[in-house]
Amino acid sequence: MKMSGGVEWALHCCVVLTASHTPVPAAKLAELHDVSGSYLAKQLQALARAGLIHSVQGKSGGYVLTRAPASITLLDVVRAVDGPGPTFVCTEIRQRGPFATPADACTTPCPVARAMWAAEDAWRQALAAVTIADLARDVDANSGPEALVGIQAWLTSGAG
Amino acid sequence: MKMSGGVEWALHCCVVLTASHTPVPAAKLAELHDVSGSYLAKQLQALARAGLIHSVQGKSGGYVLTRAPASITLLDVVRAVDGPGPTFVCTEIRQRGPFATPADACTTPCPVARAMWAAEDAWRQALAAVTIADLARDVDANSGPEALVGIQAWLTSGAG
DNA sequence: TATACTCGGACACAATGAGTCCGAGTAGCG
DNA sequence: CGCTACTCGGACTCATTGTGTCCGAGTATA
Repeated sequence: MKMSGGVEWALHCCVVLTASHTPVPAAKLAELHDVSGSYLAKQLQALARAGLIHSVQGKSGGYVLTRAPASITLLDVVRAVDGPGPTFVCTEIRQRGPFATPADACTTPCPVARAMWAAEDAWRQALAAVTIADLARDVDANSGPEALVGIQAWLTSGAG
Repeated sequence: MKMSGGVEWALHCCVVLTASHTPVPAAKLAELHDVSGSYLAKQLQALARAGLIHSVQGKSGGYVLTRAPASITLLDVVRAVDGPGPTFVCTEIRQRGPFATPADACTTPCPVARAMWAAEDAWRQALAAVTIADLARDVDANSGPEALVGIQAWLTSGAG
């Protein structure tokens, strides 16, 4: 089980978008992170479909965060990029084979699935407890405040 | 991100193996669950490599649990079948691009990765808190005690 | 000793992720 | 007002991993 690598890109992009209130083109985000612009576009489109970022077309278009960074959780981003479905899928094995439990006895989920889903819930809860604003603050503390300021200037300017 | 379906099979097999102290062949486990025997063998081999079950060759061979069911956690099974690696992999995006943070400033992990790994730890902790014995008890409570007894008789007998 | 039954790893196929490309649409500029 | 240049959006192709299958090596039994 490996998470889509696009999640990492999307999270970093959200953090960067924190620094700019004007639309930032996908190409610029790609150059900033030195990744494939064509592929990053796909992740940004997923974020846009989920309503986390808003797309602006036209000459000075790009992407902007729709909500305040403090109200966007990591879970939102993960669900948008990696899909909302559960990682563990129960195929109802118990209803198959010579000792299959009858369907009318399956009112509650399979104990195996229940345990797996409980663990997933813990994971999601941990993701929901962290927001993009938290990440931005941490990055700020790690890289120094001047970093984000420089990035902001580079994003808004026409430099490439 | 979807978890390997083999995890579900492996978990159910571990629960079933709780009911038998004599080796159970993979073919029998496959028939019991009505799944592909050839593919189930792969999962059982993974469990054997991880030391969770012991393989006995020869005419009346099969698989047996190596430890007590109460000392085998769901995390053990998931790690054995689905791989021990982290689901989120950090590609150190921060060290790339025009605003790359210098390597000597990267003594601590990237804040993004830190948050994702913290969530994974919560997931693993929840998995480690549940044992095969717990699952067996829950299955017993759901399907009634007579179910496991019947399965045990069927496993040890030569019926097919 | 011969045999039948077991596991174990090596071999194909399918689905999903990774990456690329070009067309539709819109804001700015002459 | 029309043109241009720039943007996003979805459709397409390739690589990797999961899914499924097969046959050979090895051993307890009769």
